[in-house]
Amino acid sequence: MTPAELSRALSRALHQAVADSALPLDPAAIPDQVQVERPRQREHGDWSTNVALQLAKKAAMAPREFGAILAKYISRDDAVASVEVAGPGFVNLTLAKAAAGALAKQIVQAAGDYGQGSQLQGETVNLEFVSANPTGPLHLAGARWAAVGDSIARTMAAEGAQVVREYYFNDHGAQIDRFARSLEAAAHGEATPEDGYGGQYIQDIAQAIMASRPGIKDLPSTEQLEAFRAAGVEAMFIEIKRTLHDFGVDFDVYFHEQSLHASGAVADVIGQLRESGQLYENDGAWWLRSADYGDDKDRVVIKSDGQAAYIAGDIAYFRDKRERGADRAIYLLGADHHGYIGRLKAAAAALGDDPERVEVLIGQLVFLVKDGQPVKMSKRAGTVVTLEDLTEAVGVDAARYALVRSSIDSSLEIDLDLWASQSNDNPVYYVQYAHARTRSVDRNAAQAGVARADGFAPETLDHESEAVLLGRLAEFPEVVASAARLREPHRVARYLEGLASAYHKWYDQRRVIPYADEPVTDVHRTRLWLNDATGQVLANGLGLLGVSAPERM
RNA sequence: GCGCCUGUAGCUCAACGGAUAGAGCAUCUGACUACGGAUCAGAAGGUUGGGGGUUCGAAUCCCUUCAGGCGCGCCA
Repeated sequence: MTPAELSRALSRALHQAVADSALPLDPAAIPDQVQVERPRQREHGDWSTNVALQLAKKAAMAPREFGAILAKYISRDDAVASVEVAGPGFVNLTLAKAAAGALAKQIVQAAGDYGQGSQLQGETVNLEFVSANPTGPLHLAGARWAAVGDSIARTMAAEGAQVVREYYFNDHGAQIDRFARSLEAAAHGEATPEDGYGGQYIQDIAQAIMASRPGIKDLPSTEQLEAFRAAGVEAMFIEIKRTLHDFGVDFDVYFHEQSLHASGAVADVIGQLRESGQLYENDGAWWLRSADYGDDKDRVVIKSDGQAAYIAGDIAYFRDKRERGADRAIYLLGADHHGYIGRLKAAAAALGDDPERVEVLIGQLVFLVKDGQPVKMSKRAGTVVTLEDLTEAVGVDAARYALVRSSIDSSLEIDLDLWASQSNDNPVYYVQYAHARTRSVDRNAAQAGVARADGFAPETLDHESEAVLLGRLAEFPEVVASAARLREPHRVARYLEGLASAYHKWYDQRRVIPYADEPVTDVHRTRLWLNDATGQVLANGLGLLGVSAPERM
């Protein structure tokens, strides 16, 4: 019996109690799915519900009294072995062994679908993340957003959402001009301009451009700068895409800011805002009445020199996302961009759209530690640490897992020595090893003549470690659903660590393969179902994190 | 001055208003002639920064205060 099935059974029990006049309650107050959860203390049973605490007041009863009546009704279900009312009014349930064990087969049969849900069915989500400026290699912060954003996309997709992964490529404006001048200076052997970009990568790109375009340094000044700009942006674009691909993150759309200007979309959206009275002129500039929509202040949309301000591109971009079918636009940004929340929502409102469609997730900083000391420098980029510095030190799997394991609300410290170690100090190896172990058991079982198809006797899963493991497995769909709903993929990682632990403990207590002098029985076959179910859930969960589930390590 | 985030075991971090606040590491004590010891069992470790409040119940919500990080541009 799954938690969802138990939840419906509890709802039916409440309805029956009301029909029998055992509970003075309006049936409309009874939820279709009564909330159940795994109690922290094992003594509290397999599952627990606080529904008596929540509904007792409406029934004008004491919670424990309410709980006792619910307990009486739900205990009639054959899948429920025992019920007790505890504490202030919790109803704690223990499942019959056969009902609990049945899950092992359900999971194996559902395979990759186990854990998927329909919470976000029908919703089209545009998820924008990374969007780092193309003026240098991806830095550490970009790595965090890449890992987290991709996992958010995976969990939301698992709940039925249509997710478009999008990267906003800022190939327009002053920072690109500085990038171009830095390349040009490097090509001529001159010092980096005062406001330019340093680092070895500028030299490397300049050399590559000169190699592919030998005559570039002989071009007239304006034309030459433009040539370096175009070639430099193209080179960075290719490099960023490749870096992300190697990191296991592939975007559906790389959206070029320049295209919004070239297509006239920026001018068009400004016209729309002007016509609808959302803009006013002051000091020679045109301002958006964003403060009317909850922003801290009004924002300049057209500067007094006639150029569109950066926010004009943001507004046009949001409208474009909506026109491409996004019901919701999610932005994953660094803490230094938290001021964006107000203006992005205000921009949506000014367009006559619902600001609730804009969702901004703010992530805190990440930094590296090695030998107890902060890592500040990158070989290639000079002053910042890059994504590739991280993956070179610990590998892609460990990097992604480390980045996605913690809430983005907290700043994150990654200890390179820990994450590079191949031991159980390292959480990613602990989880991956559990998966590899399930596969190893599966291979050995086949050789020993233990075959799932020959039998399944779920009531034989009667050990405490099996009740714990089955409970963990049963929680997975709710973990995925909450990770998707809260945009918190770290919940999946923490869950997997708990699942791996439950598996290792079970492995230590129960054998799948009989000793040489023992016959193969349904007990072994049933345990193989449980073993394979665990491997499946570990693989499904790691998949949501973009981390590999190895057959062997 | 205003805004956002954080403060939990020695360290790195969990806990979507639930019961006795949990993991891993580090420390100490144990378990390998059979499915992978990259594992498992046990011990010790806490006034959830401080102070008020809300309620059946608060690490979580509200107020206040202290500490740290990040912002507050006709830059992008």
